Amino acid sequence: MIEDIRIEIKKSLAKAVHEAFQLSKSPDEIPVDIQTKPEFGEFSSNLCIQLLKAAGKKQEEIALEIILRFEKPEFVDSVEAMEAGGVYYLNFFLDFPAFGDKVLREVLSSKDDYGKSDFHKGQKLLLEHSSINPTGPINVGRVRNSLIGDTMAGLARAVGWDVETHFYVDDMGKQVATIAWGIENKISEKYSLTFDERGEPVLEETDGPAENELLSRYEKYADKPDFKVFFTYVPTTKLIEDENLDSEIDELAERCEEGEEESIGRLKKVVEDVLAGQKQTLERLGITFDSFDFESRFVLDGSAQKAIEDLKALPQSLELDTGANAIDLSEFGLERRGGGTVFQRPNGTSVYIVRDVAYHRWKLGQADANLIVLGEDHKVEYKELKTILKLLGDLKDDNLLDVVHFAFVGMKGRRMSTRKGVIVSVDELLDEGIDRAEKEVRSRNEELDDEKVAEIAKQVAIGAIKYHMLKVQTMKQLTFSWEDALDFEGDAAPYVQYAHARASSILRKGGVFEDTSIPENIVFTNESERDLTRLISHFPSIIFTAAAERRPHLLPDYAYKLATQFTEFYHKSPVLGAEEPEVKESRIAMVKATRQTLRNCLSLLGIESPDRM
RNA sequence: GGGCCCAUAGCCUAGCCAGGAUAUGGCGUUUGGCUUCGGACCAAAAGAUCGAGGGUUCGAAUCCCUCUGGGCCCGCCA
Repeated sequence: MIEDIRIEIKKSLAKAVHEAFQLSKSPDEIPVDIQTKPEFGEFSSNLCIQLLKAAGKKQEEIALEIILRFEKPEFVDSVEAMEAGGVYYLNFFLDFPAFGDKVLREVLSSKDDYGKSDFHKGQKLLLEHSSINPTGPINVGRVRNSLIGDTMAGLARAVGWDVETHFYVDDMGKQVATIAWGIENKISEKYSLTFDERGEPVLEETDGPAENELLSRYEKYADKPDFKVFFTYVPTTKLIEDENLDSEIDELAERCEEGEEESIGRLKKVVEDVLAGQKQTLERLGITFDSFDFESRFVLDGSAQKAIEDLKALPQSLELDTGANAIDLSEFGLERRGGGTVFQRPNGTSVYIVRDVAYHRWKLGQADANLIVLGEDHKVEYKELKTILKLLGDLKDDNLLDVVHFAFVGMKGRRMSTRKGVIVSVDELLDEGIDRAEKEVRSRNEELDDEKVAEIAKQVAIGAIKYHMLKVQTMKQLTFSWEDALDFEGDAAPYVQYAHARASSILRKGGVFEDTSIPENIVFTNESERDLTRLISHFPSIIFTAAAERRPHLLPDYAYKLATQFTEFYHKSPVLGAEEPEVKESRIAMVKATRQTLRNCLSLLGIESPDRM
């Protein structure tokens, strides 16, 4: 609706410009912005200064000529030229009763679909995200990937894509072989694990019962399979490092690589354990996947081998002095020290990129377009992969494979590292958050039973955590802090949820919570009503931009603005106490529309909207 | 050594890609506000040489160059 009006304004302006100055401009070239400041109207354009040279006239003359010829599209009430800082803006004001009426009607009739469009209808998007290493529980660093991925999935669906989510499981590498070896050799029973003052793991061989500092720290999660593996992974990596046991691990990894099913089975068992634990955590966050793609599959079905052969056939392919096979991508600005990106070791085994190529060839065949969420540490790898896929002829169009990168989540002072046992697990964060939220909810709602309190506490805590990690631009580095992650005040999910709960509360009190009727006539009597409705009207544009430009943080940003605007409305415009029945009906419609829009926005973020909290 | 990303008040952050209206909010600080639809709230105040320097432009937080600080990458790990 808002975009429709914008397009109409652009068309009309293009026409006016043509008539006035004989300049041909396509509507796309006409700048028209959605205004966030109501005093400048609903839309504005700096077209006059843009035309300065081409028209050869002063801005005020240009403005006059355009306004004179501008044919007002539906809902546009007036155009005004306003000068500021030497620029003449064209500001477009809408016929508010008509526009607002239409907006509210649209929200109330579209309900959960408000904001969505069918732009990509009939197209399938394969979205790979998370793909967390199977070395232990999900930490707050890795989970940024999942949260961005899940939100992008929602956004993609909201603009019409048929989305399929995938999780790539690394069940082949050295890391996994290390764990399998460690478990089979009962490392965590033979060695005590402690950490020195620098946080480095220290091992000590023992005959008696082994101590494990990680186990005592995470006693609560001792039975969770991903933690169990973590307890073994840390001492085993350390042992291998100390004792130079690489060859034993390499041998195991090599046998997997050769497709030996028994070895692959040994690794896969470990991986499935970790994955089961990770899935539990993801499910607590409400994140699920349509498919888990095991790396080993691409070895077993021969597609990795096929990829090696195809790579060797490329003109950029070469054999290095060491006997390894590599591909030289320097002509694409992707230089490697050794002279190329190695894809096959001298012993004939393949490097991860081969399986990545095989995997992506498969993925490209599954959907109309592909999107991946990857940490910034994989930027080069992604570029190489994409370049290779183009060289191989598997990627015909750049747009068919796209990526969202994100910066790392750090901890004050040191980097998170599973290998060193330095993590903040998502489970502990959730548990701590729910604990805090429960106290808060209980103190505010004495009448609620324990079960209801627990449910709301969960929604609040999970909301706060997700919102906190999603409200910042993906490329901005985050420093994790318990206080910030679990802050329930200010620009945080609970504030938005609270506005929603208040809206619900008004509807309950007014006895219209279940009522879906829309009043015959909607009236606007003050600015707070218009500002609120105007902001509601922006939601579809927000979704569209966030989805197209892969900027999920626009959603928390918008949710907070809308919640704030609702609070202002709440204080200035009594709903149930409104004297005129028409005003009361209209305001109820605004409350319903706000509640619906807040819900829809939070829902895209994977955040629930409790009706009381 | 080379490449990519980030830098906005004491702290966190929007705006940057498509340059233009007094730079967006939050936390914290100070002051005030619950007999009126829920105080996880509201109103107000103070707080910014938009990392530094140069350039392009009528106009730069936004584009270009140089530099500084931080992160990431430059594995025959994945």
